[in-house]
Amino acid sequence: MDNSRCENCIVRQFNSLRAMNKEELKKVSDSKIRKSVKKGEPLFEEGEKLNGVYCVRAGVSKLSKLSPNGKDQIVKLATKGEVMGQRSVIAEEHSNLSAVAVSDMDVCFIPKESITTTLQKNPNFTLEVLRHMAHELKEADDVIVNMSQKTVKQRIAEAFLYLKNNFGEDNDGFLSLTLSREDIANVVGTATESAIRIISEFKKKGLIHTSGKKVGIKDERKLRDLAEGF
Amino acid sequence: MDNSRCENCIVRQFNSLRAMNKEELKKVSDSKIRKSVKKGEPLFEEGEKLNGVYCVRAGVSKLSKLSPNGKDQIVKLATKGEVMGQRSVIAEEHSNLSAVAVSDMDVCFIPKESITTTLQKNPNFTLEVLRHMAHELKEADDVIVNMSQKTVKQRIAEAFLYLKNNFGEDNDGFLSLTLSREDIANVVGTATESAIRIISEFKKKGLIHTSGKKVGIKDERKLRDLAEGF
DNA sequence: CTTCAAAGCTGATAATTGTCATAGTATTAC
DNA sequence: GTAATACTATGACAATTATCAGCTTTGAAG
Repeated sequence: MDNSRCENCIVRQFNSLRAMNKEELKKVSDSKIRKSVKKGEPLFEEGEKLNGVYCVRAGVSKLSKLSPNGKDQIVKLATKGEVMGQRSVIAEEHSNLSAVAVSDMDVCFIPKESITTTLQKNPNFTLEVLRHMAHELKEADDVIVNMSQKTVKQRIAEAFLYLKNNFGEDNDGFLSLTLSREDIANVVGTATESAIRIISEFKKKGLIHTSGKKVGIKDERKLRDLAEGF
Repeated sequence: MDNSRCENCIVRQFNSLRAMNKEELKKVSDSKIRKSVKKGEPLFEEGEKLNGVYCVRAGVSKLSKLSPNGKDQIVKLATKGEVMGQRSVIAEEHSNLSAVAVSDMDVCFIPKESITTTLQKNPNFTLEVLRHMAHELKEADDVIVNMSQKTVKQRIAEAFLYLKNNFGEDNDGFLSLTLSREDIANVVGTATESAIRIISEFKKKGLIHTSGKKVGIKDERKLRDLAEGF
């Protein structure tokens, strides 16, 4: 089984590319470029003109935006099956976000031509992308509400639950995706020191356990209650 | 000129409906229902199943979401030319937001059938809607960053500038769209008292002038500097 | 293995923001 | 016109969060 062909790529099942027909997929496959990106390396920068999208085969990337005060706000974490840069290519705008790998990644770069021509010719594909974007917009609305209405403590509790639900745990009960304290702070929009302090507090209270940077969830119930504001 | 026909409706120029062809537009026009909504009245509620979208002919609606702590977060203000409820209809989900008129409104309710069939048959329309949603997603990202990284003071300054740019001023130099202090607080995600306090401070500093609920911008430059963090 | 830089941690303190209480001011309904 | 009600306003205080400084641990490079 040749998994370097998009037609056979299992990742495709998770994203809008599944609505492409054989021909279209062949074109994508022939023009795509596989890349591996090491942890910490950028995929693209805010303000950059994207000539295509990145389909994530493995690993995780943070999508962030620099705020005027100089801090990075992580808006989204993209993982296996997700397509990054779609929004910019569709709107024909420069990227509003930067993408940096938070773990070693394996991605396919797909030149925008094969995307844009399919968007014009295959209504099923367009509709599929549209549905996906509608879903993302809803999630963004939820994030807005959480960011504006919840305390930092609640947001951090929620972040850990999110990491567990979306990336799972390893055999020792630690979250599979390990973020630096700074990244955690940038996800919830707070100072690194504040994040560290709260993580220590969670540990003292027995909600989580840690080992170096690694964090494991010990009492999911209490963590959830906390996130909901009880 | 019969402006009760969508074909002749000037509002259409501002939204995705312009990508519909004559037939499709006729169908929309024949099935639409014009409604007027008084200030304070709801158009739809969070969690409600929407059977169509609302096209705004006049007036302004707030789109908000209840947070677990019982406060309403205003996520967006929709005005002339905008289509509300699109996201839910496309994703075939219940609405994630409530819509309430903040000024007297004149809207057209368009049953979802004429939208969904066009989405399946007219790729231009789908692409147009997709582009629009891509743009909305970018704006949502910006809001996330502002909410997480800016102080309440900066967010309120920004809100006033936003109101001026999007809704303009009346002859006496007041913002055309008058929001209650509570609504302003719910836009920037803070307590009503905090919002009031900061508005008083802006007034003392000569950045704005007020008369009852009405607010006018006096020193746009300083307000902008403040919003950017200087 | 040692060294150096980066990341993690903690305390002290200041700034920001929320909450509660109270009073004045509009607005609306009768 | 008056009473009831909602909105605006301000003070006092508490809670949350940021900032700065210093210290410890970790991990990578040589």
